Amino acid sequence: MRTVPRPALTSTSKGVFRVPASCFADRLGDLIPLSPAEQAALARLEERERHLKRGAVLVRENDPAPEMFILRAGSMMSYVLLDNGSRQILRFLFPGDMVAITGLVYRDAPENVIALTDCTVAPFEKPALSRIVVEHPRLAALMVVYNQIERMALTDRLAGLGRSSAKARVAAILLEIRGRRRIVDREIGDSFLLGLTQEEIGDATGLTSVHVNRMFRQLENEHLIARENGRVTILDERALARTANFVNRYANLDLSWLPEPR
Amino acid sequence: MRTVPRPALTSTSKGVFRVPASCFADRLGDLIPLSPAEQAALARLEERERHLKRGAVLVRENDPAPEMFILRAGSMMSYVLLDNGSRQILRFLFPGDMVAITGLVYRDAPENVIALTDCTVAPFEKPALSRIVVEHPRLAALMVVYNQIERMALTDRLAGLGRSSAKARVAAILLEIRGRRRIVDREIGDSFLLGLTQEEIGDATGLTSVHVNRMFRQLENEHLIARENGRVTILDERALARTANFVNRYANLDLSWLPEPR
DNA sequence: CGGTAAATTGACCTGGGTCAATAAATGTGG
DNA sequence: CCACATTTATTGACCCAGGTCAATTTACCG
Repeated sequence: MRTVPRPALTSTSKGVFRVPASCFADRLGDLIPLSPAEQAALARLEERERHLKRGAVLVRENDPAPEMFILRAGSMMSYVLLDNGSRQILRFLFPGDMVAITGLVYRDAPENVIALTDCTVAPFEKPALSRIVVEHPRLAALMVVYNQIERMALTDRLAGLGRSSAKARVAAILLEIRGRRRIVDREIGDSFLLGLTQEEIGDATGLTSVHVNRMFRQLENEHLIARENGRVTILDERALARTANFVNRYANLDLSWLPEPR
Repeated sequence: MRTVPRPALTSTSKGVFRVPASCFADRLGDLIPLSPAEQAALARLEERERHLKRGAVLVRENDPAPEMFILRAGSMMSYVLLDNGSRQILRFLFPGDMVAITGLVYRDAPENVIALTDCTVAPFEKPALSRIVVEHPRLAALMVVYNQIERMALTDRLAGLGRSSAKARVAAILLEIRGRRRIVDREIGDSFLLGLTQEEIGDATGLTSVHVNRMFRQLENEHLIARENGRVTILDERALARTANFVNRYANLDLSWLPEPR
């Protein structure tokens, strides 16, 4: 669904939430309008559902990885563990994201995926994707597009880890999480629920939780952000984006070359 | 071509090198045998050629990016420049690699690509790729597979930058470069031409050239590697891989789900 | 053979890590 | 709704891996 039921939010007036046939179709539909046949094909990926409690492990590194998933509700993260015992968080996942797509390629999972909140995922197998690629070339092309966008996002994080300061990295992750949540819930403005511990932010940015805390305080002292509990409010977006070296990778796309839909 | 003409190598007995119709087809062919029709389709991407001198800029960040390329000979690198003036190298490119595929998605290039040695590239346009996706679903799927492998490679580098020591990062890049060169030239053993300055290694690993130098010396003192000029010899591969936290992402693939070739 | 780029090395400095002690917040069972 | 248990957040004191600066040396190049 587009909005995760969180009491603090007022994005939907009622307690009942509309659940689209395919969260993934909604996401690709943000790039370009899909044909009914394409929507139907994607909906078939989300026919089954599985529910996970917060903290549940969906995929464990080195275990066989026969399934892939679309995240339908809640949030998750993927990470790897190094032999020195430390954790590198690779990606935070939100509704509409493909989860564990690496399963498409590797016999055993190269990363862990766990639920950050209670969530709903739709599992599917490799032949299902194969069928879509054959029957809907434009969807195949869109998946390539999606991969590329994600590759650029990874690339930005790489540049952040390699070449920017702790403050910049923390600022960047705030903008990233806000942007990601906004894709799912258009109502989100400058104030949003972070939904991550400082240790998680550290493991995503290559810092210690202690230093993440210091950077939060610094951003607060400079009036770039404000915090109350897990909620962050961006006070000076321009300044925050400047310190973060932020680039919006969902802007300036050129999809004019896509083949005809079926 | 599979082998770059470098005088020091003896991989081919004569001075004449066989140039395959499609370097990219050769690369995908390492994953799974391609049908004649598939090979022909890929060969069409490499009908034109362009030659670049060492140091030449193929793609400049923020310039319009209408073209994509297959690297046919030589080596290149892609990087971004941050406002603080520092450079993050994203990827080293070798024959058979797709170059500037981000052009498929973005109107303006998000990264720079320059030639590290004199090289040959084959330019093609977006509709060419679109045609392949429509006519050869299995090739579309293989491109998705390739994207995923590259995503894991990026991910490994991310984990390296975020969570491992300078020594581990330098060890990792040595193993990576050796592995990449070996894909192109099967004759390469434990000794290989690095082809990168210490500053470039630093910009790829998030270190300064000075510290890269110190790490080289340390690896040398511990008898993990030896060096003469630009040539590196791996003396103790197991130990090097251990300090590097190295994982071979081209192993353990599962491509049994791919659709039928055409 | 000069001239420029790259590699090396030493001396010294700092951003971010480590350790440890508290304080808040969040859950949990009753 | 309360008392206790477990995470999470915060802060201070101190340390070190890796950065900075600067001086040579070495390799490469026309």
